[in-house]
Amino acid sequence: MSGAVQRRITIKDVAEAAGVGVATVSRVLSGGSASAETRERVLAAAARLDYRPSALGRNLRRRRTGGIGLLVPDITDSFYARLADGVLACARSYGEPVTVGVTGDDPEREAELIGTLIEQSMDRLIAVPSGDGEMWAPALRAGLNVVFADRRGRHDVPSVVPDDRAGVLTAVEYLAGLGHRKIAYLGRHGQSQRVAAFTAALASLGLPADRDLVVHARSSRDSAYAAAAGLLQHRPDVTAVIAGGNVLGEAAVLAARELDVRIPRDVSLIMFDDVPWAELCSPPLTVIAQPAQDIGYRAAELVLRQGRRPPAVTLPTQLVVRASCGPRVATSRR
Amino acid sequence: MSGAVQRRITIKDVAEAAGVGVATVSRVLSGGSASAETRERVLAAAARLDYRPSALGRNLRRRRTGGIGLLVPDITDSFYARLADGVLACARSYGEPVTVGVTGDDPEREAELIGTLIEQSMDRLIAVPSGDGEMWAPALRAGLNVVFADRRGRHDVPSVVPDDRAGVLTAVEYLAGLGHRKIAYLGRHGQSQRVAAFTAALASLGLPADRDLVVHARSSRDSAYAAAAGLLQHRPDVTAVIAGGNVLGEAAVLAARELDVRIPRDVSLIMFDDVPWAELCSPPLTVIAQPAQDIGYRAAELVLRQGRRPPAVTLPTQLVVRASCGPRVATSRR
DNA sequence: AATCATGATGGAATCGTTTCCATGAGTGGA
DNA sequence: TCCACTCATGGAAACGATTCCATCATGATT
Repeated sequence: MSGAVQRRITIKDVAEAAGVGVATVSRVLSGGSASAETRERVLAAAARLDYRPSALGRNLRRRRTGGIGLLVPDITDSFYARLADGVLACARSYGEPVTVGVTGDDPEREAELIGTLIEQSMDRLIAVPSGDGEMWAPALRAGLNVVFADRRGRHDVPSVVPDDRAGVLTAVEYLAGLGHRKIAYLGRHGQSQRVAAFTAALASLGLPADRDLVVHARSSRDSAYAAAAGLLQHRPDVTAVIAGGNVLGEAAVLAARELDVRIPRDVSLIMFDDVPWAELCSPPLTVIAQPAQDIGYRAAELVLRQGRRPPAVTLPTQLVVRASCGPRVATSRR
Repeated sequence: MSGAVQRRITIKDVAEAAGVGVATVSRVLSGGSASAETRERVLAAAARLDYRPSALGRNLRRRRTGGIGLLVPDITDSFYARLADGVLACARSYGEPVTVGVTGDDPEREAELIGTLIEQSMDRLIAVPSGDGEMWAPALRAGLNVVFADRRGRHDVPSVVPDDRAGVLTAVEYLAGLGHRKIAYLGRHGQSQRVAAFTAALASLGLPADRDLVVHARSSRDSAYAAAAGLLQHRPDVTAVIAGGNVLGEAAVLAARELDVRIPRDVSLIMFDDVPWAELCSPPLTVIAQPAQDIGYRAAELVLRQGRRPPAVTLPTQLVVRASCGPRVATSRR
């Protein structure tokens, strides 16, 4: 290790080096009025000393902090990773740092993380809310500027979400068009929006809307697998499955393979969220693509713009047909 | 929207409510000495007012900031997402917030992000360094506590890395055992460590170490595809490819499919990094699994522990055999 | 009984910035 | 010539915490 750690350079050092007062330095650096000559002297001194204003001091004084918080259920999930990437891309263009927390879809952990963020005086927060969004009240009261992403938690918080209703409808219509009548939805807990859209879609097409046709998993891989396997095993009459996310889709493919259910011959599969491996999979998966990155980007824009915000932004999804869906064969499986 | 935004509750409010001085409140809350009765009064007041100490004030006074910075090339890449997850898991157990930046493997962007982090008075930083790590000198001089992850940038910075040498050797030996003699390495720029290990491994097994057998891509998907396609097209004599990361592996599979090169019949493929879809791929990919999450976790431990740190931690990799490698067929491809 | 040690307590300084306000210099107009 | 006005400038307060230090009460020791 080379040099000793040097004391932080403060505005006072710059003021001294430039032969002016600290107020003047502050003014020059934040674009206030100053004579051309002083401005030059200050700028030169700041550059020479490699001065960087302390965000701590600034934020303390300004009683707000730059920076935005981001809470996602699982950064390992491609969807949320892309969402986070969108947020980071937008934040970077504003020069704002982003503090990320992983909630694991656990409201308790979420509350804990919100607490940490408030302690940091974060006043802007983008979150994929877990639970029903009830515990957000204290955070909102604390003056937090919140935008929800991917899920519409409460109605008094602006949100950026994919068009679940249209996405589900497209998927159901596509499958119905292939002759499927028993279509199941394999989802995560808390996707009430989509489930509603699903049953509505079934109804509108005159398909049976059996209650057991929607299966819920928790957000872990194991739980997803169990749910998928259970569905495939106990319901030989369903000939098509809509998986409500990429880990659900992965679980469905794995479970089908394990149970010797062939896709698409025995069951057709549509997965929400287009991930790179959907094309690599065998068979390549037909998906409802979601603009994950855009969702993040738009959410960041919303939270960074101070003006009043629209209550909800809905971004379109898109059906990408590959090879995991086929016409229904006349005979039921097995 | 319901209530008005309320003023932040400060230590002064708590002191007043408890009928004591601010110093006493601070002492009680940070575990200093106080009489049982005062302690109780203070704690009660703090709880009643839902007081949260401001990290800004604390950090400003303490002249250090909690919190750790994390710089990764691409949060969308499963490997780095898992690495980040490890960091976040460890940081959470210490209650430390993590600020994430995406460098895109661009030294300039990296330097910019380091600047932002320094302004935030972050004093702890975990980074997957891009470039050769030369521009880290100013950051280190600024007293930053840095740990490198995944890549060993400079030798005066502790690092947590996978055992590339052993991983590469295992892969090469495995392929050689299947009869392959022309083995190519498809890597990213900056993987000098692995390339060295690769040529060493070839040499130790008496295999030809043609210079053209290592192909470099930039870290974008497009660049990876181009490199993979180029390799497959122009070198019909290579019968086995080692892909140095999951996006490289994905590109190789895609390119092979496009060029009608069959895996494993025409070429065998080993991919660095075990991702969930490796098993879903057709054929399922044989991989060198890397403990991405562990790397992140250990790096976070290192950067959070104040004690002196070991210069480098190396974590083992593991060969996971699936179905993308086969014996060399006598005839060359094409 | 006088002194000393101990421990609880609060006042005030400090961290690095922004911003209010007072001061002083210079300019234009009456 | 003098006044009013603008403009640059620097001192000082404030933000919210921690921590040094002095003070004071209490119990113990000689």
